[in-house]
Amino acid sequence: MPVAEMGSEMSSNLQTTPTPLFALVDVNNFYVSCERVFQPKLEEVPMVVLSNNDGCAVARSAEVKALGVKMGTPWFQMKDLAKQHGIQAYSSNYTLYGDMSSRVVEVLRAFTPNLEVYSIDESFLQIETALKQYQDTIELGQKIKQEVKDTTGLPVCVGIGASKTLAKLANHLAKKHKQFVGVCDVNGMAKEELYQWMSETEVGEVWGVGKQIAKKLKAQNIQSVFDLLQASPQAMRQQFGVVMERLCYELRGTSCLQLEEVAPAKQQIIASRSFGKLVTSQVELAESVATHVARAAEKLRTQNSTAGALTVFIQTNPFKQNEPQHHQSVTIPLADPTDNTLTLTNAALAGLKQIYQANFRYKKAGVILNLISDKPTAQQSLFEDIETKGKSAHLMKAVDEINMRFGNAFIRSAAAGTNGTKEEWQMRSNNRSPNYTTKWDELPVAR
DNA sequence: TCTGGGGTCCTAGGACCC
DNA sequence: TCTGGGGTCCTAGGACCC
Repeated sequence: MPVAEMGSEMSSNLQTTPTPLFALVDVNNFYVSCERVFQPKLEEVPMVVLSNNDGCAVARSAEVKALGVKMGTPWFQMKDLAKQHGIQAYSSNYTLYGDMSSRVVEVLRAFTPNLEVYSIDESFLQIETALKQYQDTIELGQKIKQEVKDTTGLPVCVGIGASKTLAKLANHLAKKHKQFVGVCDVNGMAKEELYQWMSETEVGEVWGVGKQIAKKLKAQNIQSVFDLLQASPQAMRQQFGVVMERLCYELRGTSCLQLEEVAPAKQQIIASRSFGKLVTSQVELAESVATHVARAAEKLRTQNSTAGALTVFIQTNPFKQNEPQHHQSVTIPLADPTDNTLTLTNAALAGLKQIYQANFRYKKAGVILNLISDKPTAQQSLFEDIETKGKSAHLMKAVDEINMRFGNAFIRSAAAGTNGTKEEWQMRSNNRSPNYTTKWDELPVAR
Protein backbone atom coordinates (compact mmCIF):
# COMPACT_ATOMS: atom_id res chain seq x y z
CA MET A 1 0.00 0.00 0.00
CA PRO A 2 1.33 3.45 -0.87
CA VAL A 3 2.32 5.56 2.08
CA ALA A 4 -0.17 8.30 1.29
CA GLU A 5 -3.16 5.96 1.53
CA MET A 6 -1.93 4.49 4.77
CA GLY A 7 -2.25 7.74 6.63
CA SER A 8 -5.90 8.09 5.77
CA GLU A 9 -6.57 4.51 6.81
CA MET A 10 -4.98 5.14 10.17
CA SER A 11 -7.09 8.17 10.91
CA SER A 12 -10.33 6.44 9.95
CA ASN A 13 -9.44 3.60 12.31
CA LEU A 14 -9.00 6.01 15.13
CA GLN A 15 -12.26 7.87 14.77
CA THR A 16 -14.27 5.52 16.90
CA THR A 17 -12.23 5.68 20.12
CA PRO A 18 -10.41 8.58 21.75
CA THR A 19 -6.67 8.11 21.25
CA PRO A 20 -4.62 7.39 24.33
CA LEU A 21 -1.10 8.71 24.58
CA PHE A 22 1.58 6.59 26.20
CA ALA A 23 5.00 7.48 27.54
CA LEU A 24 7.61 4.83 28.20
CA VAL A 25 10.22 5.86 30.74
CA ASP A 26 13.27 3.60 30.72
CA VAL A 27 16.43 3.95 32.80
CA ASN A 28 19.60 3.89 30.70
CA ASN A 29 21.84 0.89 31.44
CA PHE A 30 19.91 0.42 34.66
CA TYR A 31 22.23 -1.80 36.77
CA VAL A 32 25.32 0.06 35.62
CA SER A 33 23.70 3.41 36.37
CA CYS A 34 22.72 2.21 39.86
CA GLU A 35 26.32 1.27 40.65
CA ARG A 36 27.47 4.64 39.39
CA VAL A 37 25.08 6.54 41.65
CA PHE A 38 26.98 5.11 44.62
CA GLN A 39 30.42 5.20 43.02
CA PRO A 40 30.60 8.38 40.95
CA LYS A 41 34.21 7.61 40.05
CA LEU A 42 32.82 4.90 37.73
CA GLU A 43 31.22 7.54 35.54
CA GLU A 44 32.60 7.10 32.02
CA VAL A 45 34.56 4.02 33.06
CA PRO A 46 33.67 1.15 30.69
CA MET A 47 31.94 -1.39 32.91
CA VAL A 48 29.57 -4.35 33.06
CA VAL A 49 27.41 -5.89 35.76
CA LEU A 50 27.59 -9.69 35.87
CA SER A 51 24.94 -12.35 36.48
CA ASN A 52 25.00 -14.88 39.31
CA ASN A 53 28.24 -16.84 39.54
CA ASP A 54 29.65 -13.87 37.62
CA GLY A 55 28.75 -15.84 34.50
CA CYS A 56 27.79 -13.27 31.92
CA ALA A 57 27.12 -9.56 31.41
CA VAL A 58 23.56 -8.53 32.28
CA ALA A 59 24.21 -4.79 31.95
CA ARG A 60 26.77 -2.83 29.93
CA SER A 61 27.76 0.78 30.06
CA ALA A 62 27.57 2.86 26.87
CA GLU A 63 31.33 2.50 26.40
CA VAL A 64 31.10 -1.28 26.48
CA LYS A 65 28.11 -1.34 24.14
CA ALA A 66 30.17 0.77 21.75
CA LEU A 67 32.80 -1.97 21.76
CA GLY A 68 30.18 -4.32 20.36
CA VAL A 69 29.70 -6.43 23.49
CA LYS A 70 26.27 -8.06 23.33
CA MET A 71 23.85 -8.54 26.21
CA GLY A 72 24.52 -11.88 27.91
CA THR A 73 28.09 -12.24 26.69
CA PRO A 74 29.97 -14.64 28.99
CA TRP A 75 32.61 -12.87 31.02
CA PHE A 76 35.31 -15.35 30.02
CA GLN A 77 34.70 -14.51 26.37
CA MET A 78 35.34 -10.81 26.87
CA LYS A 79 38.30 -11.03 29.20
CA ASP A 80 40.78 -10.10 26.50
CA LEU A 81 38.70 -7.15 25.44
CA ALA A 82 38.31 -6.18 29.08
CA LYS A 83 42.05 -6.14 29.60
CA GLN A 84 42.54 -4.14 26.44
CA HIS A 85 39.99 -1.44 27.29
CA GLY A 86 40.04 -1.54 31.06
CA ILE A 87 36.49 -2.84 31.38
CA GLN A 88 35.48 -3.11 35.04
CA ALA A 89 33.14 -5.91 36.12
CA TYR A 90 30.79 -5.81 39.09
CA SER A 91 28.72 -8.57 40.64
CA SER A 92 25.02 -7.80 40.66
CA ASN A 93 23.24 -6.45 43.71
CA TYR A 94 19.54 -6.97 43.10
CA THR A 95 18.43 -5.63 46.46
CA LEU A 96 19.97 -2.29 45.58
CA TYR A 97 18.45 -2.27 42.11
CA GLY A 98 15.01 -3.11 43.47
CA ASP A 99 15.24 -0.23 45.90
CA MET A 100 16.35 2.23 43.23
CA SER A 101 13.54 1.03 41.00
CA SER A 102 10.91 1.86 43.64
CA ARG A 103 12.33 5.34 43.99
CA VAL A 104 12.04 5.99 40.27
CA VAL A 105 8.43 4.79 40.26
CA GLU A 106 7.67 7.11 43.15
CA VAL A 107 8.89 10.07 41.14
CA LEU A 108 6.87 9.03 38.09
CA ARG A 109 3.69 8.57 40.10
CA ALA A 110 3.81 12.25 40.97
CA PHE A 111 3.22 12.99 37.28
CA THR A 112 0.25 10.66 36.89
CA PRO A 113 -1.41 7.79 38.76
CA ASN A 114 -2.03 6.14 35.38
CA LEU A 115 1.14 4.17 35.49
CA GLU A 116 2.19 0.60 34.79
CA VAL A 117 5.42 -0.71 36.24
CA TYR A 118 6.49 -2.84 33.32
CA SER A 119 9.86 -4.07 34.55
CA ILE A 120 12.52 -3.20 37.07
CA ASP A 121 13.69 -0.28 34.94
CA GLU A 122 10.70 0.64 32.78
CA SER A 123 7.27 2.15 33.33
CA PHE A 124 4.45 3.06 30.97
CA LEU A 125 2.53 6.24 31.74
CA GLN A 126 -0.69 7.34 30.16
CA ILE A 127 -0.24 11.07 29.85
CA GLU A 128 -3.34 12.73 28.36
CA THR A 129 -4.23 14.34 31.68
CA ALA A 130 -0.74 15.15 32.89
CA LEU A 131 -0.08 16.82 29.55
CA LYS A 132 -2.54 19.63 30.26
CA GLN A 133 -0.07 21.28 32.60
CA TYR A 134 2.65 21.45 29.96
CA GLN A 135 3.15 23.21 26.67
CA ASP A 136 3.72 20.02 24.77
CA THR A 137 4.83 16.40 25.08
CA ILE A 138 8.51 17.26 24.80
CA GLU A 139 8.34 19.66 27.72
CA LEU A 140 6.61 17.03 29.83
CA GLY A 141 9.15 14.42 28.79
CA GLN A 142 12.08 16.64 29.65
CA LYS A 143 10.53 17.45 33.01
CA ILE A 144 10.17 13.73 33.81
CA LYS A 145 13.76 13.10 32.80
CA GLN A 146 15.05 15.97 34.93
CA GLU A 147 12.96 15.06 37.95
CA VAL A 148 14.16 11.44 37.98
CA LYS A 149 17.75 12.56 37.59
CA ASP A 150 17.51 15.12 40.39
CA THR A 151 15.76 12.78 42.81
CA THR A 152 17.50 9.46 42.19
CA GLY A 153 20.62 10.28 40.19
CA LEU A 154 19.52 7.95 37.41
CA PRO A 155 19.43 8.89 33.70
CA VAL A 156 16.27 8.01 31.77
CA CYS A 157 14.93 8.33 28.25
CA VAL A 158 11.29 9.01 27.46
CA GLY A 159 9.44 7.72 24.40
CA ILE A 160 5.95 8.90 23.52
CA GLY A 161 3.43 7.37 21.11
CA ALA A 162 -0.21 6.52 20.51
CA SER A 163 0.29 2.87 21.47
CA LYS A 164 2.62 1.06 23.83
CA THR A 165 4.51 -0.34 20.86
CA LEU A 166 5.00 3.14 19.39
CA ALA A 167 6.08 4.49 22.79
CA LYS A 168 8.65 1.69 22.91
CA LEU A 169 9.86 2.56 19.45
CA ALA A 170 10.06 6.23 20.38
CA ASN A 171 12.09 5.33 23.44
CA HIS A 172 14.46 3.35 21.27
CA LEU A 173 14.94 6.37 19.01
CA ALA A 174 15.49 8.64 22.01
CA LYS A 175 18.22 6.32 23.23
CA LYS A 176 19.93 5.84 19.88
CA HIS A 177 19.92 9.32 18.45
CA LYS A 178 21.46 12.18 20.36
CA GLN A 179 19.41 14.87 18.63
CA PHE A 180 16.33 13.86 20.63
CA VAL A 181 18.09 14.78 23.88
CA GLY A 182 16.50 11.82 25.63
CA VAL A 183 12.89 12.52 24.71
CA CYS A 184 11.17 11.42 21.50
CA ASP A 185 7.51 11.76 20.58
CA VAL A 186 6.56 9.86 17.44
CA ASN A 187 2.98 11.03 17.78
CA GLY A 188 3.72 14.71 17.39
CA MET A 189 6.22 14.05 14.63
CA ALA A 190 5.41 14.68 10.96
CA LYS A 191 4.44 11.42 9.19
CA GLU A 192 7.25 11.75 6.67
CA GLU A 193 9.81 12.06 9.44
CA LEU A 194 8.39 9.13 11.37
CA TYR A 195 8.41 6.94 8.27
CA GLN A 196 11.98 7.99 7.63
CA TRP A 197 13.02 6.87 11.12
CA MET A 198 11.02 3.69 10.70
CA SER A 199 12.75 2.78 7.48
CA GLU A 200 16.12 3.34 9.14
CA THR A 201 15.25 1.08 12.06
CA GLU A 202 15.57 -2.69 11.81
CA VAL A 203 12.39 -4.69 12.20
CA GLY A 204 13.98 -6.68 15.01
CA GLU A 205 13.91 -3.57 17.20
CA VAL A 206 10.12 -3.68 17.38
CA TRP A 207 8.79 -4.76 20.77
CA GLY A 208 7.61 -8.35 20.30
CA VAL A 209 9.74 -9.11 17.26
CA GLY A 210 12.52 -11.36 18.48
CA LYS A 211 15.33 -13.16 16.71
CA GLN A 212 13.27 -15.94 15.13
CA ILE A 213 10.47 -13.77 13.80
CA ALA A 214 12.91 -11.12 12.56
CA LYS A 215 14.68 -13.82 10.58
CA LYS A 216 11.45 -15.02 8.98
CA LEU A 217 10.36 -11.47 8.23
CA LYS A 218 13.64 -10.63 6.59
CA ALA A 219 13.40 -13.75 4.47
CA GLN A 220 10.29 -12.20 2.89
CA ASN A 221 12.01 -8.86 2.55
CA ILE A 222 10.43 -7.14 5.52
CA GLN A 223 13.63 -5.53 6.75
CA SER A 224 12.68 -2.33 8.51
CA VAL A 225 9.97 -1.18 10.89
CA PHE A 226 8.49 0.69 7.96
CA ASP A 227 8.28 -2.51 5.90
CA LEU A 228 6.37 -4.12 8.74
CA LEU A 229 4.07 -1.12 8.96
CA GLN A 230 3.14 -1.72 5.34
CA ALA A 231 2.50 -5.44 5.78
CA SER A 232 -1.09 -6.60 6.11
CA PRO A 233 -1.99 -7.42 9.72
CA GLN A 234 -4.21 -10.27 8.49
CA ALA A 235 -1.34 -11.85 6.59
CA MET A 236 0.90 -11.44 9.63
CA ARG A 237 -1.68 -13.16 11.78
CA GLN A 238 -1.84 -16.06 9.34
CA GLN A 239 1.86 -16.60 9.62
CA PHE A 240 2.75 -15.64 13.16
CA GLY A 241 -0.46 -15.63 15.16
CA VAL A 242 -2.64 -13.20 16.96
CA VAL A 243 0.15 -11.52 18.94
CA MET A 244 1.80 -10.39 15.74
CA GLU A 245 -1.46 -9.07 14.33
CA ARG A 246 -1.98 -6.94 17.42
CA LEU A 247 1.54 -5.68 17.08
CA CYS A 248 0.90 -4.52 13.51
CA TYR A 249 -2.14 -2.52 14.57
CA GLU A 250 -0.17 -1.02 17.42
CA LEU A 251 2.50 0.12 14.96
CA ARG A 252 -0.19 1.77 12.85
CA GLY A 253 -1.29 3.80 15.84
CA THR A 254 -4.28 1.72 16.93
CA SER A 255 -3.73 0.92 20.57
CA CYS A 256 -4.51 -2.73 21.37
CA LEU A 257 -2.54 -3.12 24.59
CA GLN A 258 -3.96 -1.36 27.59
CA LEU A 259 -2.16 0.12 30.52
CA GLU A 260 -2.15 -2.42 33.34
CA GLU A 261 -2.16 -0.28 36.42
CA VAL A 262 -2.71 -3.13 38.83
CA ALA A 263 -0.29 -5.96 38.31
CA PRO A 264 -2.21 -9.17 37.58
CA ALA A 265 -1.71 -11.92 40.14
CA LYS A 266 1.37 -14.03 39.49
CA GLN A 267 0.75 -17.46 38.04
CA GLN A 268 4.02 -18.99 39.05
CA ILE A 269 7.06 -18.40 41.22
CA ILE A 270 10.38 -19.74 40.01
CA ALA A 271 13.50 -20.31 42.06
CA SER A 272 16.48 -21.76 40.24
CA ARG A 273 20.23 -21.45 39.98
CA SER A 274 23.08 -22.76 37.92
CA PHE A 275 25.74 -24.65 39.82
CA GLY A 276 29.26 -23.33 40.04
CA LYS A 277 30.43 -26.82 39.07
CA LEU A 278 28.63 -29.75 37.50
CA VAL A 279 26.73 -31.99 39.92
CA THR A 280 26.11 -35.72 39.62
CA SER A 281 24.76 -36.97 42.95
CA GLN A 282 21.13 -36.95 43.95
CA VAL A 283 22.08 -35.81 47.44
CA GLU A 284 23.71 -32.65 46.14
CA LEU A 285 20.76 -31.95 43.85
CA ALA A 286 18.39 -32.50 46.77
CA GLU A 287 20.25 -29.94 48.84
CA SER A 288 19.95 -27.28 46.18
CA VAL A 289 16.33 -28.15 45.43
CA ALA A 290 15.52 -27.77 49.13
CA THR A 291 17.16 -24.35 49.14
CA HIS A 292 15.16 -23.27 46.11
CA VAL A 293 11.92 -24.47 47.68
CA ALA A 294 12.65 -22.44 50.80
CA ARG A 295 13.26 -19.31 48.75
CA ALA A 296 10.19 -19.84 46.57
CA ALA A 297 7.97 -20.54 49.61
CA GLU A 298 9.18 -17.34 51.20
CA LYS A 299 8.19 -15.34 48.13
CA LEU A 300 4.88 -17.16 48.17
CA ARG A 301 4.12 -16.14 51.76
CA THR A 302 5.21 -12.57 51.13
CA GLN A 303 2.46 -12.22 48.58
CA ASN A 304 -0.07 -14.13 50.67
CA SER A 305 -0.62 -16.84 48.17
CA THR A 306 -0.68 -20.64 48.08
CA ALA A 307 0.63 -23.19 45.59
CA GLY A 308 -1.62 -25.83 44.06
CA ALA A 309 1.21 -27.71 42.42
CA LEU A 310 4.97 -27.75 42.34
CA THR A 311 7.33 -28.44 39.47
CA VAL A 312 10.93 -29.63 39.93
CA PHE A 313 13.39 -29.56 37.10
CA ILE A 314 17.03 -30.45 36.53
CA GLN A 315 19.14 -29.81 33.46
CA THR A 316 22.54 -30.64 32.11
CA ASN A 317 24.69 -27.94 30.52
CA PRO A 318 23.23 -27.21 27.06
CA PHE A 319 26.48 -25.54 25.99
CA LYS A 320 28.37 -28.80 26.32
CA GLN A 321 27.27 -30.16 22.97
CA ASN A 322 29.41 -33.28 23.18
CA GLU A 323 28.03 -34.39 26.53
CA PRO A 324 24.82 -36.41 26.95
CA GLN A 325 21.93 -34.07 27.70
CA HIS A 326 19.14 -34.56 30.18
CA HIS A 327 16.40 -31.99 30.72
CA GLN A 328 13.47 -33.17 32.73
CA SER A 329 10.76 -31.83 34.94
CA VAL A 330 7.86 -33.26 36.87
CA THR A 331 4.82 -31.53 38.31
CA ILE A 332 3.43 -32.68 41.64
CA PRO A 333 -0.16 -31.66 42.35
CA LEU A 334 -0.80 -30.75 45.98
CA ALA A 335 -4.04 -32.07 47.40
CA ASP A 336 -4.39 -29.01 49.63
CA PRO A 337 -2.92 -25.75 48.37
CA THR A 338 -0.18 -24.74 50.78
CA ASP A 339 2.58 -22.29 51.57
CA ASN A 340 4.26 -24.65 54.02
CA THR A 341 7.95 -25.08 53.31
CA LEU A 342 8.14 -28.61 54.68
CA THR A 343 5.19 -29.88 52.64
CA LEU A 344 6.59 -28.26 49.52
CA THR A 345 10.06 -29.63 50.18
CA ASN A 346 8.74 -33.16 50.57
CA ALA A 347 6.86 -32.86 47.30
CA ALA A 348 9.93 -31.46 45.56
CA LEU A 349 12.24 -34.20 46.80
CA ALA A 350 9.76 -36.89 45.80
CA GLY A 351 9.67 -35.30 42.35
CA LEU A 352 13.43 -35.12 42.15
CA LYS A 353 13.64 -38.83 42.91
CA GLN A 354 11.40 -39.50 39.93
CA ILE A 355 13.42 -37.56 37.42
CA TYR A 356 16.96 -38.00 38.68
CA GLN A 357 19.25 -40.16 36.62
CA ALA A 358 22.76 -41.11 37.61
CA ASN A 359 25.60 -40.64 35.10
CA PHE A 360 24.52 -37.19 34.00
CA ARG A 361 26.40 -34.05 34.98
CA TYR A 362 23.79 -31.49 35.99
CA LYS A 363 24.26 -27.76 35.57
CA LYS A 364 21.04 -26.35 36.92
CA ALA A 365 18.17 -27.20 39.24
CA GLY A 366 15.05 -25.34 40.21
CA VAL A 367 11.46 -25.39 41.36
CA ILE A 368 8.34 -23.69 40.07
CA LEU A 369 5.36 -23.07 42.30
CA ASN A 370 2.11 -23.05 40.36
CA LEU A 371 -0.15 -20.66 42.16
CA ILE A 372 -3.84 -21.00 42.80
CA SER A 373 -5.56 -18.43 40.67
CA ASP A 374 -9.08 -17.14 40.71
CA LYS A 375 -9.04 -16.86 36.97
CA PRO A 376 -12.13 -18.67 35.70
CA THR A 377 -11.71 -21.73 33.53
CA ALA A 378 -12.78 -21.44 29.92
CA GLN A 379 -16.01 -23.24 30.73
CA GLN A 380 -16.76 -20.96 33.65
CA SER A 381 -16.17 -17.85 31.63
CA LEU A 382 -18.33 -19.22 28.85
CA PHE A 383 -21.07 -19.70 31.41
CA GLU A 384 -20.64 -16.19 32.72
CA ASP A 385 -20.73 -14.94 29.17
CA ILE A 386 -24.06 -16.60 28.65
CA GLU A 387 -25.40 -15.23 31.91
CA THR A 388 -24.35 -11.67 31.23
CA LYS A 389 -24.67 -11.26 27.51
CA GLY A 390 -27.25 -13.84 26.70
CA LYS A 391 -26.43 -16.60 24.27
CA SER A 392 -23.40 -15.59 22.33
CA ALA A 393 -23.29 -15.87 18.59
CA HIS A 394 -20.67 -18.57 18.39
CA LEU A 395 -22.47 -20.69 20.93
CA MET A 396 -25.71 -20.39 19.02
CA LYS A 397 -23.88 -21.41 15.92
CA ALA A 398 -22.65 -24.54 17.64
CA VAL A 399 -26.13 -25.28 18.94
CA ASP A 400 -27.56 -24.85 15.47
CA GLU A 401 -25.03 -27.18 14.03
CA ILE A 402 -25.78 -29.85 16.60
CA ASN A 403 -29.47 -29.49 16.06
CA MET A 404 -28.97 -29.73 12.35
CA ARG A 405 -27.01 -32.94 12.63
CA PHE A 406 -28.81 -34.69 15.44
CA GLY A 407 -32.18 -33.10 15.64
CA ASN A 408 -33.40 -31.40 18.77
CA ALA A 409 -32.79 -34.40 20.99
CA PHE A 410 -30.23 -32.81 23.26
CA ILE A 411 -27.40 -30.38 23.56
CA ARG A 412 -24.22 -31.57 25.11
CA SER A 413 -20.96 -30.30 26.42
CA ALA A 414 -20.45 -26.54 26.50
CA ALA A 415 -23.88 -26.08 25.11
CA ALA A 416 -25.18 -27.90 28.18
CA GLY A 417 -24.30 -24.75 30.03
CA THR A 418 -27.41 -23.24 28.54
CA ASN A 419 -29.47 -25.56 30.72
CA GLY A 420 -30.07 -24.96 34.38
CA THR A 421 -28.38 -22.73 36.87
CA LYS A 422 -24.69 -22.23 37.43
CA GLU A 423 -24.96 -24.51 40.47
CA GLU A 424 -26.48 -27.28 38.43
CA TRP A 425 -23.81 -26.91 35.85
CA GLN A 426 -21.11 -27.07 38.47
CA MET A 427 -22.68 -30.15 40.01
CA ARG A 428 -22.68 -31.93 36.70
CA SER A 429 -19.13 -30.94 36.19
CA ASN A 430 -18.10 -32.11 39.68
CA ASN A 431 -19.89 -35.39 39.32
CA ARG A 432 -17.80 -36.47 36.43
CA SER A 433 -15.89 -39.60 37.23
CA PRO A 434 -14.42 -42.54 35.36
CA ASN A 435 -17.56 -44.51 36.22
CA TYR A 436 -19.91 -41.88 35.01
CA THR A 437 -22.31 -43.94 32.92
CA THR A 438 -24.86 -41.43 31.75
CA LYS A 439 -25.97 -42.24 28.25
CA TRP A 440 -26.48 -39.52 25.72
CA ASP A 441 -30.21 -39.85 25.98
CA GLU A 442 -30.13 -39.18 29.71
CA LEU A 443 -28.40 -35.87 29.29
CA PRO A 444 -30.46 -32.74 29.79
CA VAL A 445 -32.78 -31.92 26.97
CA ALA A 446 -32.44 -28.50 25.45
CA ARG A 447 -35.30 -26.12 26.33
C1' DT B 1 -17.15 -47.07 1.37
C1' DC B 2 -18.85 -44.50 5.29
C1' DT B 3 -17.79 -45.18 11.13
C1' DG B 4 -19.16 -38.36 16.01
C1' DG B 5 -17.35 -34.44 17.48
C1' DG B 6 -16.57 -30.95 20.68
C1' DG B 7 -14.81 -29.92 25.07
C1' DT B 8 -11.33 -30.12 28.98
C1' DC B 9 -6.99 -31.06 30.99
C1' DC B 10 -2.24 -31.90 30.71
C1' DT B 11 2.27 -31.51 28.84
C1' DA B 12 5.81 -29.87 26.07
C1' DG B 13 7.76 -26.56 23.45
C1' DG B 14 8.42 -22.24 21.16
C1' DA B 15 8.43 -17.48 21.07
C1' DC B 16 8.86 -13.30 23.42
C1' DC B 17 10.18 -9.84 27.30
C1' DC B 18 13.56 -7.61 30.78
C1' DT C 1 37.71 -24.33 32.66
C1' DC C 2 34.22 -20.41 32.57
C1' DT C 3 27.59 -19.25 29.27
C1' DG C 4 21.56 -15.66 34.34
C1' DG C 5 17.15 -15.83 36.37
C1' DG C 6 12.35 -14.81 36.34
C1' DG C 7 8.39 -14.23 33.90
C1' DT C 8 4.28 -14.24 30.05
C1' DC C 9 1.40 -15.91 26.23
C1' DC C 10 0.28 -19.05 22.47
C1' DT C 11 0.00 -23.49 20.10
C1' DA C 12 -0.28 -28.28 19.22
C1' DG C 13 -1.07 -32.98 20.28
C1' DG C 14 -2.81 -36.72 23.03
C1' DA C 15 -5.79 -38.73 26.60
C1' DC C 16 -10.07 -38.68 28.22
C1' DC C 17 -14.89 -37.23 28.86
C1' DC C 18 -19.73 -37.43 27.44
